[in-house]
Amino acid sequence: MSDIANAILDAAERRIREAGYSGFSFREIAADVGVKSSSVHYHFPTKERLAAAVARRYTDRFAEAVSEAGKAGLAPAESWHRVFRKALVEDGRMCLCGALAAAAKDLPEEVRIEAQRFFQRGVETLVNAGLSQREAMKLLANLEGAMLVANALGDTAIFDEVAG
Amino acid sequence: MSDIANAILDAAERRIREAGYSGFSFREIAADVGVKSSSVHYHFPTKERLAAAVARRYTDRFAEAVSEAGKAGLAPAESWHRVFRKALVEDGRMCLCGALAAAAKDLPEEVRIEAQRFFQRGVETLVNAGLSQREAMKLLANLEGAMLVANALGDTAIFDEVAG
DNA sequence: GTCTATAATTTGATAGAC
DNA sequence: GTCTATCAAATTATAGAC
Repeated sequence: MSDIANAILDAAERRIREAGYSGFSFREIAADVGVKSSSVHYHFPTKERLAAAVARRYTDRFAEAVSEAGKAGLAPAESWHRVFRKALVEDGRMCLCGALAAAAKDLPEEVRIEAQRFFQRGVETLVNAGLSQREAMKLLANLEGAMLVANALGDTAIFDEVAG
Repeated sequence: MSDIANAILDAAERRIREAGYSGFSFREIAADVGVKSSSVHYHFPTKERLAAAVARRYTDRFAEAVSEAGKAGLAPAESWHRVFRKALVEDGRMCLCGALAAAAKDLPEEVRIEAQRFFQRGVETLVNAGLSQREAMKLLANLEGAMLVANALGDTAIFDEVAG
């Protein structure tokens, strides 16, 4: 994966987390990276493919960060909480797959499937760590909900108050 | 408010709850209602105004439904749960203000303010009913989160499993 | 109030030179 | 790999006839 391709994924991730799938464009991403939109198409042929690649990378990195937190001695629920919090407070943005999921019925198939996988994989990881399926889904729902309300009210501190 | 204006609000609400603010267009709404897009502009001059009107009506109706549930003898938390559940299961769609809030940073000012008001008013109502501010925000966050995860996985039954 | 027509811009995507 | 140039379609919005 080239530096430019990575920079495109970075820019697209930032924009999708702010505005959702239908809220980002090739020209915006291109301007952010410092190339022309045709160059973005060279790396990612369609918008659907680009967004799906962004979601896949996000899910992988998220799982990796949770795994690292676990190795550092945190309990599963604590690990997830920490990584969600970092995504919101450090970046000042929604969870990518939460932002996508809110408009799931409008997503192209590849993108919808990748957004689904984020939640399926989250549940799977938590179940492997000893939680029931219901507990796992409850945890993810509570973290996403805390993020959504914090985003709605424009105050990241609300995340701590609600999910803390 | 004319019948056509109401039909426009209905169509716009359906579409925003599926696709968010940037995912709906005047021509789609017009086609749904059976008029031309210029007629939609006659009733609502801009997209921002239309979406803000949809959000205001949604918040008012939601508060009314919660109030009705309360008069029927349900506890505050139960009332909110019931109305959220109905919004998801009967309509098969996200909460309008949840769908808007996910892309809050991309919303025009009027619309962002109306989406905020949904949550502010929700907290206010629950605090008046005896909950602490934190409990009130937690409840709204849990209901929105349950909806989001159910929407992501395309299975409304998950709402009951997670928020039940 | 609704229509036709259209302006002005943006969109995703492609062709072809370099 | 990136560019210029362009296409076809969609977008929000307006002007003016009826």
